[in-house]
Amino acid sequence: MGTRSTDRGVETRNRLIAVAAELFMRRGYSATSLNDIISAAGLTKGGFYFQFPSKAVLALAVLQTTRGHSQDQILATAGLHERAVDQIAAMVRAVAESKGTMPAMASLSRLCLELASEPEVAEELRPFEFWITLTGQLFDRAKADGDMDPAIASVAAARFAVNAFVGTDHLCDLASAPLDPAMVDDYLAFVFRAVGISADVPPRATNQSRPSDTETDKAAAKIGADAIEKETV
Amino acid sequence: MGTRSTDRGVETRNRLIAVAAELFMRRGYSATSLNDIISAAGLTKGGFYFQFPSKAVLALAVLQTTRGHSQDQILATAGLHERAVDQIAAMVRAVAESKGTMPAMASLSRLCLELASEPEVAEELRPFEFWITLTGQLFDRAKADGDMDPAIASVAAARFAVNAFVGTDHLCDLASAPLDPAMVDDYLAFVFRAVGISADVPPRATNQSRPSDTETDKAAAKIGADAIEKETV
DNA sequence: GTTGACAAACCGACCGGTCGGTCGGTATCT
DNA sequence: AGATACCGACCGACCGGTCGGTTTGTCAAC
Repeated sequence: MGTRSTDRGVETRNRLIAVAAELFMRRGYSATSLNDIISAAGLTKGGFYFQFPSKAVLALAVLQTTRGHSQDQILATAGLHERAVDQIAAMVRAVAESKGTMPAMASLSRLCLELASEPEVAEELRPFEFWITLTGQLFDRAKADGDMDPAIASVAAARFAVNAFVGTDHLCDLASAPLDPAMVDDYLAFVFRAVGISADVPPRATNQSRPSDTETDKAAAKIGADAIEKETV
Repeated sequence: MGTRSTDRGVETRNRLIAVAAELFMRRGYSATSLNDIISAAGLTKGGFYFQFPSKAVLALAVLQTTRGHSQDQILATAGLHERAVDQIAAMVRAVAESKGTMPAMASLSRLCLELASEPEVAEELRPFEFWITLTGQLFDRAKADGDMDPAIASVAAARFAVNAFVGTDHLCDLASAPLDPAMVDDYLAFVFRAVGISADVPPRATNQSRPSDTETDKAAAKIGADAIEKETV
């Protein structure tokens, strides 16, 4: 894009996205008014419409930003492990943890659902295809490691695993309860058994291994090696 | 309640509920306006506000009606079978099938989420506790039948099963795809394996056994024998 | 190093439209 | 007569969005 922009400009833009993400997550898209957003961001109507052409496009930006941000970070965390089984567990836990910061799975699906009726962003709104594909590949690797029953179809299993996670997240939202680690471990145990992974669910790292920025890239490269397209919203 | 009402009255009321259920399901609560509802129901503002004190209360009525209707019918269908495992499969399939008619799991959770911010209906909005309890009891019976691994906690397993179902339903909504029987069978197979049910997923009845009204009550009584309170919205 | 010009960034009053909700009246029953 | 059921004009509030104007930052010309 040839659009120039100042530091101050992108900063307000990001602030708008962050604030909107928070509000959309808590109250939903159509229940959140533009006035809510701009006043929370300390801005005015004119300021907003300088940055975004419409409320719907802002929501789209929220979707994209969420994807990029958390996705990279989660892949990096997961990539620190060797076995695919461990990577899956790490990934799931990272997603669950990121919920405080970013809109989680359930909020994303809800937002997509509400946006579906907005004509401006009619494009394909499937934020989970990425995770399904990735999980499917991890299952393939788990089979190669001898940790998973090869008779089980990886893609169907991956779809089930993601479905179950979204549902879990969703019901937690309904109960306005956090997605606590115990429940995540339960989820992992059931999913592992469902997809024929014999290995026990690996224990949580008590000492939260924070990957440095340098090894982050390596790790991300390792887990996402086989080219999953990253650019479908 | 001491409110008298004519046949015509309750008919309009039911029509409003049915129409609202449809619209809330398709577009969401706050994205559906009262004008949408009343015009779809062939009514006017005044007519509506004679039947309901507010939009939120109508939504609550949708929730309750949905619960009552489909719940009874589904329990009846499931109750036709002997083994708990078969009942579970029948129940899941009945829920999936009822999706065309009534708001399904995903729509219900979405509606509850949107209603959470409405002060009038602040009460507890947990439409899934019923299903979790019921599924837990069925798991207990499956254990007694020797079909399920007794080492697995019934309630945790039930929670997982419901979570996974809601997630599946939700992702189908997102893809604007129906909840087709093949996917439901996949779901059943994974869940059975997850919770340690050794039995194969029973085949679908090709010949849709429609229970008569008389045996419906018997069947419902059988499956819901151990007194699950039915009245928490 | 001051100046002036121009774009980026933001302001806030304002717009037409729609929202949920109200109310005085009317038709239709028993 | 009186309750039930419905009508539809109307209300203030708020919605997403527009627009002419002001501030802020950058940079070339002098």
